[in-house]
Amino acid sequence: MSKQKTAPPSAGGCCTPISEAALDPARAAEGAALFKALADPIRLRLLSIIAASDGETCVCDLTPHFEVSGPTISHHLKILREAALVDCERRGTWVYYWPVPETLHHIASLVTIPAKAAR
Amino acid sequence: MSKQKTAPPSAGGCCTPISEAALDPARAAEGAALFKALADPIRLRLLSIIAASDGETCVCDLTPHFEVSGPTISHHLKILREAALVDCERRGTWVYYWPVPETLHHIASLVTIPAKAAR
DNA sequence: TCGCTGTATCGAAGTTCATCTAATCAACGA
DNA sequence: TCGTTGATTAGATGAACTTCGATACAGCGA
Repeated sequence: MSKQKTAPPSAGGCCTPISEAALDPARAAEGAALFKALADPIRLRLLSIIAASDGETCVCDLTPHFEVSGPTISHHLKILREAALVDCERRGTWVYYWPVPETLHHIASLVTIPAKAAR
Repeated sequence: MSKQKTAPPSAGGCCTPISEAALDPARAAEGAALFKALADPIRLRLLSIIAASDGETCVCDLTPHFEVSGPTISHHLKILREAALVDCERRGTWVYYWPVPETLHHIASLVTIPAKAAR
């Protein structure tokens, strides 16, 4: 699980805001993929529940919040995982998820507007 | 043009980060719509060119950056407009676009992680 | 070992999205 | 008024996405 592709697209050395310099196509595709992972209400709520919890969250605590089937939740968690927005680990019967702050920070810094108002 | 629906979904009074408290379904839908507007490489580059420019950008300066048809650019600009990420105005023959900082700030504050590391 | 519970994967059905061409609208100048 | 140029709208098409039920897999306890 956490052994999947987990490397943040380019997180870590965070990244020029889109309002600072025009994005080249490669970075735009990378950023768009990140936004696409958040472009679904269920995924956004999943991430928000996971990120708002203390440390980590069991899938069994996630499912009851939603009115869709288990496989659907699992599918959305996979998309969040592949975007490196969350990571997970199986412990016994249950699987636990936690947020990846680097990726969240990467997104935030993309849309952050440097103090320039009228530069 | 700028007479369209332009009201930011809930920008202005910015907004609890998803990592602070779990999003309710309504706010999640609202946020997801915003992320969806950015979930395309062309739209992300359009916004980035518009936001990186001084003040405003003419459509005729946008089109040459892309290899898709004019109507496609126009379609993507409409989506950015409806998400209140940009606004526009016709001046004579040309149409000019500029970014809406409030909405960008709203997105950034959604994914911002308050200094808490391990809260 | 067998059966049960929790989670993930697979394949299919319906819906949404990105893109194109053709047509329309707006402003300008002859 | 007419033709030209810049931009948007309308309609059609193929690709991608969301969701489901069925199935498979992992771990636990009897």
